[in-house]
Amino acid sequence: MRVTIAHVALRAGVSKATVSRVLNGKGETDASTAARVRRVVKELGYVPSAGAVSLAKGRTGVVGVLAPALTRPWIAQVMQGVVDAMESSNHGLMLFTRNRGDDSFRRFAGHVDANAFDGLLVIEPEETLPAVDRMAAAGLPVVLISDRTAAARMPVVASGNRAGARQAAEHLLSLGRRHPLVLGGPEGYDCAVERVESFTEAFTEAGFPVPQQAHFPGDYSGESGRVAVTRAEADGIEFDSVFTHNDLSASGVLQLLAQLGRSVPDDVAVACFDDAGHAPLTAPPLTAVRRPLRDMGAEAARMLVSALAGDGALDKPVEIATELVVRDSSVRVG
Amino acid sequence: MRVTIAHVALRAGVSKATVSRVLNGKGETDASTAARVRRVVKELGYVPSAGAVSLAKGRTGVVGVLAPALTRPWIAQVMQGVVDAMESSNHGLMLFTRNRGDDSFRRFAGHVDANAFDGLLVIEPEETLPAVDRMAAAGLPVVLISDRTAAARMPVVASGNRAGARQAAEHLLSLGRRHPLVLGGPEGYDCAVERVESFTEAFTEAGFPVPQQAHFPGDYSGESGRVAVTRAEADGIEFDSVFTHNDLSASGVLQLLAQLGRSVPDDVAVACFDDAGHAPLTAPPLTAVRRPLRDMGAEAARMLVSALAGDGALDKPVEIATELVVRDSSVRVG
DNA sequence: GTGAAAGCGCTAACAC
DNA sequence: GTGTTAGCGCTTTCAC
Repeated sequence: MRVTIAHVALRAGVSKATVSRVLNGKGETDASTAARVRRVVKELGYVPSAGAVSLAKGRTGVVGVLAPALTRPWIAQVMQGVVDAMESSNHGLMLFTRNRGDDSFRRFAGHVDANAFDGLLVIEPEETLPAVDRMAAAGLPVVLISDRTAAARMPVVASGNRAGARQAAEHLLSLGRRHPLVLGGPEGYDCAVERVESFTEAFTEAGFPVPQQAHFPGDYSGESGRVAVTRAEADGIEFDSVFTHNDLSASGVLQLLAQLGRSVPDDVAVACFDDAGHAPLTAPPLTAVRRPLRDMGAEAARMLVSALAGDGALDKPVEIATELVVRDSSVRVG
Repeated sequence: MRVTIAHVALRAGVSKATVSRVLNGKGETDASTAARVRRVVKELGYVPSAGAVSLAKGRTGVVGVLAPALTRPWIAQVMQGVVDAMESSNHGLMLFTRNRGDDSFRRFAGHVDANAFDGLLVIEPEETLPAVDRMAAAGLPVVLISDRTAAARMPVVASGNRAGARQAAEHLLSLGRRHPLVLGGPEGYDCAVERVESFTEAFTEAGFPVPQQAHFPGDYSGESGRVAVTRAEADGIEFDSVFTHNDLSASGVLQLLAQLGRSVPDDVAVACFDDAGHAPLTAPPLTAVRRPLRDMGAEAARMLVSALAGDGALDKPVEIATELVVRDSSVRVG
């Protein structure tokens, strides 16, 4: 049988209300009564029932997180930051993914309707943005973690696409590279567009505009990296460097360059975004514009928690700076 | 204002009890009444409050998951399997990690005491096994996902360490490899011990025992892979293959072999466990004993859910077979 | 087949 | 400062 507040009250010789006051620090309580209650609480090992508390308070103490999927390394990084921050604030964390598309989202929406949590964190909403927006409009506190500007009417945490891409470009330029291959992102991904724009802008400013045929489509996969290099070679395009949007596609690039016998970094320098996992583990290790993923997750979590606590006014977008991590794929540092 | 069961009852001209019956399919209800109730439910967009339901039923409809951390790729894979399965059963999923050690676990234990969820999934409990065991003994349904046999008195889902290691060994033997370097795992990790035993056993049976000096300590990190190869070279140990416990350490091995100018797979064949993420993305891609991580997570989740539903008797350990995925790091297949 | 009433375990007014 | 009394929104006997 579960220990309830009634047991504690009985044993401490006070009412349930007093126990509640002591535990929640609400209202004045006599010091000795409080001490006695606390002793009994400890003796009995009493812990308030989360369900009962949330029903009575109208708040669950739980935060929901909606992520596209967990298997992409960058998302796992963000999630860990979120989890750590939530833990610190003693909130529970209900996890949802959109791994199975619409059905996933419907199930998730059901939990929203059931008031299963007090606030929501969304990692890259993508096509669910309108629906999420509606939830926010309906009164659910929401914080977005997204590098896509379309973000809209909700508070959002991002890293700097433009600044980061420029870091990569300037690094390559400083190494004397003049002919980069540039991988794009999937159709409609603002983040990739911004990066490509900023990257090429820097090259143009330096007097080395990137020709159209040096641009290749990408989808963040290793395969898209392989395909881009294969096509560039087949098309006879000369290049001395490659810029991609994540560790994965850059890995694909390295694989193919190795296969073609082109030396990295002597012949071709490779740089990418993210640094979300295996960038240090490729051969050679990848130079990367590190997105502060853990920090982004943690910051978003803190914003949401403080919004729940009523410390409103968090609507200014937060941008956490990227950092260029130079490794052997662009210049020998080992 | 939230729509409650009372609103539905009023509007449908029935009592709250009847609405509840219709929604939960308990007890007989007149077909036309049921239809009317359902119509009103839809009209009003009524969704029962998760908190109220769980307080009344004594069950939360939520399952807890305790993972070491999310950033290790294999764990993210398991988690995705768990999430997908939980979604199918319409359970909520509260996520906890032990990322920050004892403090993390204490916070987690608080949620257990607060009855925040009905059942628990634990991924590699490691040093928390005794504490988890106590929770199980106290009546919390628990399912473990672990390749470490110490598992104990709880239902557990595992993949085959011994069978998997043998697959790798026999593959290398079939390629004519006779002198493997073998990386171990951290002190006290049964899974690594079992794999190493089974791997060397296979070589011994084939008439090629692995000498003591070909064994190196490991900790699943890329660095440990680099160190092992470096030391083997320095010690003048001859080897024609390397076996490691995951993609990461194998990546380290590949990095250093590349640096030493040793060709993979011609000179050295590399094989590893896990296949949890970037094995296909290394240069060359890694041959790996694939652990069925997603499936393990999903199966454990299903076991827990059916235990919660009262379909007891799931105490036999479940082992899901590994599968050897041959890629270019052992023999050219590309 | 359906309604009334009594909880589930807690918090929050409102008295005293 | 502390107790009493209502709820929070459901489910579940127990009558009818």
